[in-house]
Amino acid sequence: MRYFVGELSTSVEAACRWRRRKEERPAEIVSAALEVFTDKGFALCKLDEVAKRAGISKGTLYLYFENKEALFKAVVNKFVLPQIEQAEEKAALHKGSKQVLLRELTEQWRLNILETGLSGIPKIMISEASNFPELATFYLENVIKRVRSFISQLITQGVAEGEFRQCDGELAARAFLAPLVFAAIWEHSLAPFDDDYDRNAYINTQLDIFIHGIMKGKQE
Amino acid sequence: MRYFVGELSTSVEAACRWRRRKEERPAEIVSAALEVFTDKGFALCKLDEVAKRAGISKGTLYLYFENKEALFKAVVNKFVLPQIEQAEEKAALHKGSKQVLLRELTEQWRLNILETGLSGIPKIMISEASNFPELATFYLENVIKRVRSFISQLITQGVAEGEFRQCDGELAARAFLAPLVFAAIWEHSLAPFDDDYDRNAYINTQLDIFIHGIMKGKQE
Amino acid sequence: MRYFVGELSTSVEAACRWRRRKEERPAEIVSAALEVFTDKGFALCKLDEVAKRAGISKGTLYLYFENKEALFKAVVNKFVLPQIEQAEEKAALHKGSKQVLLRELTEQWRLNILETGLSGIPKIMISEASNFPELATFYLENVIKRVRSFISQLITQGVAEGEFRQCDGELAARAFLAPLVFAAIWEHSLAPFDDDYDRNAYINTQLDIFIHGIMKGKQE
Amino acid sequence: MRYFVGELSTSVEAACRWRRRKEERPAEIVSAALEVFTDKGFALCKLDEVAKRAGISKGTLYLYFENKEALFKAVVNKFVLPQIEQAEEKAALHKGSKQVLLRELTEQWRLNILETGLSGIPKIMISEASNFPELATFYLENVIKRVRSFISQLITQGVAEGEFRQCDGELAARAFLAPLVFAAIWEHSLAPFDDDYDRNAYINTQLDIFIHGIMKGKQE
DNA sequence: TATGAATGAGACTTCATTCAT
DNA sequence: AATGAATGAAGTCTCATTCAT
Repeated sequence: MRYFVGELSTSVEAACRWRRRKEERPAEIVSAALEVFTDKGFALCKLDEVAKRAGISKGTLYLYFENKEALFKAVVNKFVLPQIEQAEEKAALHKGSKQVLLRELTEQWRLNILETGLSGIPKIMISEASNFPELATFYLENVIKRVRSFISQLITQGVAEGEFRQCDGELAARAFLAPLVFAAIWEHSLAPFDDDYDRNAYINTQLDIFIHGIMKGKQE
Repeated sequence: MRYFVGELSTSVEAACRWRRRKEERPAEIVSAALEVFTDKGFALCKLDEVAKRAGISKGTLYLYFENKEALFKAVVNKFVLPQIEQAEEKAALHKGSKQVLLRELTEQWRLNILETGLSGIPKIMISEASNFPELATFYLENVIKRVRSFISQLITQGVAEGEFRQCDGELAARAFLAPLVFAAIWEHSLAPFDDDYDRNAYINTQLDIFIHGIMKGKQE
Repeated sequence: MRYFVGELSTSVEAACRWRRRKEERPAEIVSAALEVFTDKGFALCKLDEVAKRAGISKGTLYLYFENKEALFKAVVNKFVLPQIEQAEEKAALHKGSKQVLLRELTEQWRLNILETGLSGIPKIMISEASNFPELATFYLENVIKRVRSFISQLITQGVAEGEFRQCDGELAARAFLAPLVFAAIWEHSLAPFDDDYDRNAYINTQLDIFIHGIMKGKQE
Repeated sequence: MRYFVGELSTSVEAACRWRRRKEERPAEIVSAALEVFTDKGFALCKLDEVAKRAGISKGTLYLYFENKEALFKAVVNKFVLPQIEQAEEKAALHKGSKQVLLRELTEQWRLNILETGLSGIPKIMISEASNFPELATFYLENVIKRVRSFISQLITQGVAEGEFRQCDGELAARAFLAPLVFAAIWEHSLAPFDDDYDRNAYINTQLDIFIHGIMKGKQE
């Protein structure tokens, strides 16, 4: 798998080795680490392999990251926050039907998360949360709750505007988000073995049912 | 965390070591292992700790399980299959509204999985699938597909009987199951840090929205 | 390989299990141990396997032998001393040509040692001498020196009687014995891989050359 | 015991740890391993001790050798083949009396093998052959048969040239070599306990008797 | 800055030995 | 007397981390 996140590439551009500058290194390392953490989990991610994929030596890792845990945190921080900002922005700018907005956010998730290596992040967080309480807290507060919060508002508004049925915004937000997160997790766990799995069909179905489930009028 | 699975308890009752209990040992060990695997994941689960929790010595583990991987497989096998059989039975015996059956199955999941340590199993499988392809395949075929299959049939019947909207049974089954699995995973990852999380409220909301989402008539 | 030493058999006569009496046990165990020590060496000889071959449980071993080392010593003691006595007797009774006696002793070695599992003993002693100094000393004093001593006398007499060339008895005895011992060692090390090896042809050649080498007259 | 093999010394000269010496390491490790394997055999050779004697840490061993078995093979390969080549060369260059050549080869064995730690190699092979069939085969084919082969030719030539009695070259070669190998084995097994043992006297006697034994004419 | 050889704590696993039954 | 479940010390091997170069 190759991840293109922003303008980063984890491939080692051997041709331009000499052009590598100090500023690019951390990003390359973190991208390489994302791959390995995602594939193997925290414990089985060997720094030897991260270094190899980043095209550097193991020792060099320690010039940029204090230890394995710091690298792990960097991975989470680096890739997650920009996504949230983007989503919040989109929501803030949106006018009109909330249903449409939910569809758009779902689409964004599909494009930016599921179809890139970023879906590995939720998988790691789930797997490692109990081993990294501090990180888990950080992630919960700064990622999950933030997203949940504006989804909640959005739904509450939808209810107020008569678009959605009466319901608790927080809980409905959870119900909206859980399947999205699940899709990301699935991608990096059992999907590779699940031949029948069709990411898009699944996402569409979930979204459809959710929308049907909270819309006020009948849509048949 | 304490798990009560059937009548097993992982607490160490034996004041005296050197008690011969060939019969009970495997069950005790597997229960202890479930706890540790669930908390720590495969790699960080130390057999020392499993042994301690099972009230035996490390060496004794190897009288019953060839190695760590075998123990892991035993954990998965032991706790999962009975649950499926129970669910299949319930579905087979059920007559009448499919909606009611889905509610009952959800309730069963809540009681037997979420409120026991068994919710740890999906968490382990998600975390370790890529490291244990063989086990992943087994789990997918013998657990997930089996469940998905009868849920799919059930929904298809519901559609045929005019209870549910027109929809693809397989995909709808995925949409029904994903939030349940997600709840189990959540339980063993971020829920401990997520103070607002109310398991029952969440499950109920998801179920409600799902039912609304696939029911034919308006329920308002 | 099956060893028949005296009247012992290491095979487990399951049919007559009930007839096993306390007196027979040690012999059975020691015979089983000879096999395993010979095959695997001291360290890789697992008492589990010795017990299984002896048809008893591991615990029972400890009723008869204090520990692994004691068992090892028992093996050496049990099988070696009788052979020596037999050889000494033969030499004591012999009259006439020493050359003939050497041929007979060689033949006895071939029959009693090389063609039985007893050839394993020298192999073990060689392999384990440095790990068991006490046993090494015992073996050297009570086995090797005793044999060497009467061979030495025998050769010295041969010299005195004009049958053999002038030579040092001790050294000639070593020269006579070394190839015999070597044959035993070979049997349990590289012979199984040495397809061209023909035990009898080798022994005969060695003996021939030795006899030629110390005989006084020309034999051509 | 100290082994001087080529210019290597196993003594730890480096006062300071953390010296980078990729070049010398493998040789030092292998020399240290020769000592320990020779003393203790394969199973009782602790990598801890090898590391200590080589003046490195246990982990460093694994930078150079995949595992204990690989180290064992390296020991055998490293020390044995050069000796053979040397012997073959000597034989190839030799002109004139075969008897003299046999004496020279024996002398070379005494100097290069018996009086260095290399005599440990035959001891190890004998002790471990049955546990390392692959290595046993390698050793037999590439070491023993090679040596036996040119000794055999040499003797056959001696017979043809009328220097030696009529005899089978292969078998005579075995008869010539066995005592040499035996001497090596003895060195690392019972010789340390055998106070009367005089290596040189023994070797000379064996050689003398062998030469006498195959020479055509009478040498008295 | 970058390297990669070196380290050592710590994990899994084995097996001689013990002892309740 | 016999068993075999249980033990725990000890060994091999891994890998995050360090540091001389």
